[in-house]
Amino acid sequence: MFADIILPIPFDSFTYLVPPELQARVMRGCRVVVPLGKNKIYTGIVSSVHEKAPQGVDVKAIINVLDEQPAVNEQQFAFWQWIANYYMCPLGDVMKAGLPGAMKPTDEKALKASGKPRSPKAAELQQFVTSAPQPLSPAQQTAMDEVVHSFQTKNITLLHGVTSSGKTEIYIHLIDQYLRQGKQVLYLLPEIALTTQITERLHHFFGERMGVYHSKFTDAQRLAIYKRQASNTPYPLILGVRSSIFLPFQHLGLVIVDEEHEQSYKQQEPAPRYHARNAAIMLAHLFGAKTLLGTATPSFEIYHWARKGRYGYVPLNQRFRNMQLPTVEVVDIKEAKRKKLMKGIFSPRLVEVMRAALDRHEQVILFQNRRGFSSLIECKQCGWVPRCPHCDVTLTLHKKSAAMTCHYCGYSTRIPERCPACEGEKFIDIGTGTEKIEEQITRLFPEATTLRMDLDTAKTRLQHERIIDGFAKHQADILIGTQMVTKGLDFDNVSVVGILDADTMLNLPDFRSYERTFQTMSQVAGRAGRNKTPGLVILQTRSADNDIIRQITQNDYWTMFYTQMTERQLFRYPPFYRLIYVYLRHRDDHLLDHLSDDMAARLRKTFGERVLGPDRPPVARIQSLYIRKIMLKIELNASSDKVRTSLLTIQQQMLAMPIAKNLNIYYDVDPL
DNA sequence: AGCACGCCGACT
DNA sequence: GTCGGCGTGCTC
Repeated sequence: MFADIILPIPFDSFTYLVPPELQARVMRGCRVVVPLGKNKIYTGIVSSVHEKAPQGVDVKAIINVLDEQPAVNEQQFAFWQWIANYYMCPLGDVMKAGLPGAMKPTDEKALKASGKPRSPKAAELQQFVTSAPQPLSPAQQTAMDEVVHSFQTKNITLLHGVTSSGKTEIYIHLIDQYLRQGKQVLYLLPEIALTTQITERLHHFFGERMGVYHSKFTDAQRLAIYKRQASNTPYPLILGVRSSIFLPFQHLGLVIVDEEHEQSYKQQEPAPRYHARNAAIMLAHLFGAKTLLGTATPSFEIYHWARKGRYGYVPLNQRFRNMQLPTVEVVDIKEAKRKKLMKGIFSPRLVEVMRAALDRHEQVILFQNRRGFSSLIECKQCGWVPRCPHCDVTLTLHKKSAAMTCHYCGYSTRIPERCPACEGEKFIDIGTGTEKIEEQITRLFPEATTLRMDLDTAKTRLQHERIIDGFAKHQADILIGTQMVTKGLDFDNVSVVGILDADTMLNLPDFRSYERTFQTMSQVAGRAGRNKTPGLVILQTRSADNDIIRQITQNDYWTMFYTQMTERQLFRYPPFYRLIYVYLRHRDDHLLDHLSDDMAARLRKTFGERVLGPDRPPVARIQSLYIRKIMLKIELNASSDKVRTSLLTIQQQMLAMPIAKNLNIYYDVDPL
């Protein structure tokens, strides 16, 4: 008797012998302990039990069985297989993403620990008292009714509600309905948006019925939730991030994907490079459950299908308590620069508006989508620029830590005293990051207190929460931040938002840059004037006459969508076509040139004009591996099975060549 | 992914 | 003379 075992390594499965004494206990879905290689021990999942002996390999035997009942259910298997197929990665990679660390221990100690789940959060949860949801406003009630109505004919519905329209209230009512029917609900949020604010709000209504699943939780905490979901008394409601789609569900009735447009739903690294929103739709489908997608700025993919009628569509245009949307004022910094009126990155108008707000004891948020002090430093004498020794990028200056850092691999080095090329002692810094803005603020507004929120200051969940709490309690007047400040935070006292440089985002070489700029700018703008004070957004740009800037100021999503979609169709981009990126990595740049050309040629034999490249990606070397990218634009009606089979066949041909033995090939399906 | 095996520099 | 650097090959 043999069993195919999925192991947390990048392969589909390995076949092991089932010793007679374990035959009764080895079942599909159970965890088993197996030897691998010379002297490693892994925990794996039984995917099938059969009698086909594998050929040409020494079969090893299963050491032990850890579960009496399957730890992975049939829906999970189906879901794992879908992810592995669709995103073109081995099942082992899916298993690694799908099981909490403590479910797959590799040593004896961990094996014992995995038997004792603990829930340190349980005591904390007690203090929340379950209470009845607040009544909805007429506009919210209408939207709620429309969602319910839409679900009668559609499995997927888009709730398109402006910022502060009270989407969460609607979610709460909807969740309540499903829980009453004995159904489970999964409420997905982007990592960064899962703050105590939202957790407490939901605990208030659902108390002990809600489990929270966050990637910053310890292995033990995540294991506890996993085990609970697999038990007879699972949480009816899970509030979680991307990876919570892998929890075992039993009678899932509804999935809510809040901030549907958020890019962070797509896992970039490592494999599986899945999109949690799209995967959640598939998960819901497997259960016959409904999916509600909520956002103020829909992704083109979702909005397109909502308009086509494949998904239901419910708009919600009224802000809660009829608050006004903020006014967006465009400031042309090209002009101000020419007249030498800029104070660093600040235009006179922004300084004026900030000063007035600070005088009224109101708060300000400044948005700059670049961390560090400057994007690079340059020798004043010879133009030498420090670069990462492992990646093909310049190092970013971080003044406070006196370091220059690679934002790709984390390499860090001290600022040189002298230029290694010409011995020059003077460096100039180019570009502005959040750190430099903070420095300029202390000069412009010495009396104001600041907080900075970016990857450097908010590395941990705790740091992140401290900054948010601190700012909410008005411990600082000005919050300076990257993308992080855009993620659904509610601050009552913010009257001014400054977007310091809209151009960097706009000019990125990416077919989605307009869509993204619109989304990000609208989300930042939505942070202004959320309570009593009407908000003012100052948008600084050098392309004040650009259409997209006008669309942002007028909050004109439709025109932005319509004009962009024309281009998307013309140039064969999503949502009209599916993209697959084929990545090739190798130590040797020249050999990689040859191999990527070879692979592209083979791909063209099958896919013809649908193949573009190979190209060097913007960052052409990461951690000493050179990279090439081949792009495939596939028609929506093409069979994804056939596409995958063709790709994998060509991959096998490539890797069979002796010259390609150290070539690494992987895929990014529906890349962002 | 890890981890063992294998061939070249600075050291008890 | 060896300890150990990380390049590369394999895992049922």
